Amino acid sequence: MTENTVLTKLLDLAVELIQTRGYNAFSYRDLSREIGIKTSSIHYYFPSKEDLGKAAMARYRENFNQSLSRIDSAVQAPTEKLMRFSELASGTLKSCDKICLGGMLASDFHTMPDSIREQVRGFYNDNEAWITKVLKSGCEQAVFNFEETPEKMAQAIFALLEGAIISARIFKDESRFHASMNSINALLTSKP
Amino acid sequence: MTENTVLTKLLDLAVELIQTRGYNAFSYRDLSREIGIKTSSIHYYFPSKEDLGKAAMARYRENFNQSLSRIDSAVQAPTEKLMRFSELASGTLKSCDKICLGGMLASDFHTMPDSIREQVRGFYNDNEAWITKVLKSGCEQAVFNFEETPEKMAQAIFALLEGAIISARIFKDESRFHASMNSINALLTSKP
DNA sequence: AGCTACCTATCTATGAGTAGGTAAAACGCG
DNA sequence: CGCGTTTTACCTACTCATAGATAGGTAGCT
Repeated sequence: MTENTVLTKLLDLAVELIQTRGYNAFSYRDLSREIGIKTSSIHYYFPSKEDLGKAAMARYRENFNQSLSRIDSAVQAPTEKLMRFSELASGTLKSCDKICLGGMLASDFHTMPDSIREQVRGFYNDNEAWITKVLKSGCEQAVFNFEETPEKMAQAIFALLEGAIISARIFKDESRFHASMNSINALLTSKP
Repeated sequence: MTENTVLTKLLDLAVELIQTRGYNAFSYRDLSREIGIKTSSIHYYFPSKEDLGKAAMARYRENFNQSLSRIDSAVQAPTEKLMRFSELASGTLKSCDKICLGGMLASDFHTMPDSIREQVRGFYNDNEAWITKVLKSGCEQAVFNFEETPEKMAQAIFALLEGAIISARIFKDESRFHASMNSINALLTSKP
């Protein structure tokens, strides 16, 4: 089952806190209060905040990649895959108090150590690569038709998703996210 | 000309610092160092950080609205207007170390007082309203053709822009931004 | 005289991080 | 098996830096 060690509890909570408040607005104290161990004990698991941040992004990234694999084995049609992807993204919103961890850390980018930055870029790369793959197969099957390269189009789609999650949160309006999703379909069948 | 009072210097620097580092990762001390007055003196101009944050977002918003007006009087064609808008947005990137202030504060949303939140939402509303207006006139002139409502489409475009700025920064690659721009055109002529 | 635009000095809270201690579980070995 | 040694998983008690904010002072202009 899901391991419920203190370590994973710390990591899960860290992920959640960063998603809601950002890297610079959460502290070992916040974790301490919630988990019920002292801040010094958290340093036992994560010597520095950098370690924690890196592990949190790595975990999130890993989970995301697993979800992408599950989509791959669950459905085959490219359109369906993209729909599942957007559902996955909308799931991170969760009652409009969290945004994507990748998007959050991308915003905090200039205040973060290199090891975390690499994880963030890796997360972007993972997702864009997956979308690119889907787009390519969609083009081969002639269900998609667009002018840009699949790579560039994947970047645009992912940027749209990240931006839409952020705007959905500030307006407490999930429909903002779903509306953006619909326009993706338009994006992908644009050529005359 | 541009007023160069201490107040405006503070405000300009605050805007820049928030754009690069975020609301929770900049301090009165940073301003103090750069401007050359003590932190306590900054409280003379902005009693609380909330006041400063609110004023910074308000100033940025105002400047942006002025730029939008300038676009309106400079060019008439909807396609041209959108192109200018995207150039405006790309201008905020500036050597890939800053993102849009609105996008940054939208990420920091959950850690901010209400008065700033209102400004952020206002900024989003201003921009989306302007884009909506352009889209509508583009539809009337039959240069645009899409299925979604202009309002929803404007939301998507603005989300795409915000997301693209963020991703351009983390990869230090402005072309990421411009690529996303190109896909907007595709978005707007999608109907068969 | 009073306002403007600063200053010094200080407060309280919080940040990450370290030093060093300890009870209990796990481990190695004769 | 049992005894000593590590290791694990915490703790208390601190450090030092920084945060935003306040009190009260002052030089100079109006």
